[in-house]
Amino acid sequence: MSNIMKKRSNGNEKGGDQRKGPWTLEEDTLLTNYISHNGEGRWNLLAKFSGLKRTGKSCRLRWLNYLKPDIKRGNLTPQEQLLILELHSKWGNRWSKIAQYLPRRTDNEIKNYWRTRVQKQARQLNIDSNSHKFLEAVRSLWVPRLIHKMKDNSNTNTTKASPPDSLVAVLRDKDVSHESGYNNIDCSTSMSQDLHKFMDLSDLETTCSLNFDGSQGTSSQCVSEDYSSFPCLEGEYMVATMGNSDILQMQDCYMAGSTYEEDVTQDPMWNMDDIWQFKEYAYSS
DNA sequence: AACATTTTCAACCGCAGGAGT
DNA sequence: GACTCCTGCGGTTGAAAATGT
Repeated sequence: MSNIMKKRSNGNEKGGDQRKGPWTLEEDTLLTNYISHNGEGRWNLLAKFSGLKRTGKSCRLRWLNYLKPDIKRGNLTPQEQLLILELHSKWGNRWSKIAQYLPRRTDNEIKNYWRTRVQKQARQLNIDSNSHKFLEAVRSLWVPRLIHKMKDNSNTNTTKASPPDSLVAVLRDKDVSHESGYNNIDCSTSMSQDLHKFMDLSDLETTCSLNFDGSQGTSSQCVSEDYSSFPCLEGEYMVATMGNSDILQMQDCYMAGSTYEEDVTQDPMWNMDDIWQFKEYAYSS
C-alpha cells in the first residue's frame, strides 16, 4: 500500500454513515455537552462516544471555529485588519500563526477575510495579492486609512490613542521577520514604519495601566484575559484609552449584547478613486 | 416580485508531521 | 525502521444570504 493510500485510510474517516454538511442544533448541543463533561481533544474518541455521526475532524472544526465559547464573531475592527495586513506581510498564509496574535479570532475567519476582502482588492487593481506592488498599495492606501479609522475611533472615545498590545508585540519582535514566508518582499518593514509613526511606542509602559475596576496595574496584567469577558470591547487598546464611565458604558453594551464601536468595516476600504489613484501611481513608477 | 449575480463563511478535503506501537 | 493513528494546517468548495437588475 502506498503512503498516500495509508494516509487516506485514516481510521474514523471511512465509513458510509458519517454525516456531512451543516451542523444541526441537536448536534451542536451534543458536542457542547460532551466537551463540557470531558474536555477538548481526543477528537476521534469524542466522535465515537458522543453519539455524533461525525468524524473527529469535523467535530474539532465545529468546536474550534464555531462553538467554543470565547470565540469573537463579527466584523474585524481596523486594529485587527491592520494586524492581519502586517502579519501577513511577514509570514504569508500562515493563518494559524497569525490567529495567535488576534485573540479569540479563528484562523478560518482570518483566512476568509484575506480571501474575500484583501484578494478582492487585489483583483480590482488587477495585480497579484502576493506581489510587491500590491503590498505597496496596501502600505500607501489601506494602512493609512485603517490608521485614520483607529484615530477617529480613539478620538470619539478618549483623548489618546494607543495600539493593541498584540500589535505592539509584533512591531517590537525583531525576530519574527526571520520566520517570514516571503520576506524577499520588503514591504513589511515599511509598513511597520508607518505604524510606528502613528504609535508612540515610548509610551507603551504606561498605556495599559488601567484595569476594568479602575485600579492601576502593570501592562501585562490587562492583556487579553481582562477584555476577554467583553465581546463588544476592542481589546486592551480600548482598555488603555478609556475612563471609568466608558467602562460602565461598555458593560451596559455587553449586557445588552450590542456592539460598542461603529461598524467601520462596512465602509469600503478603497473606492474607485483610490484604485485609480493607485493605478496612476503604480504605472507611473 | 422575480430572477441573476455576487459575496460570505462554514465545512470539507488532502496532506504533513508527531506520537505511539 | 515501518506502520498506524491522530491532530492540525492551508486550500478549496458550495449553500445561503445579500445585493443588483
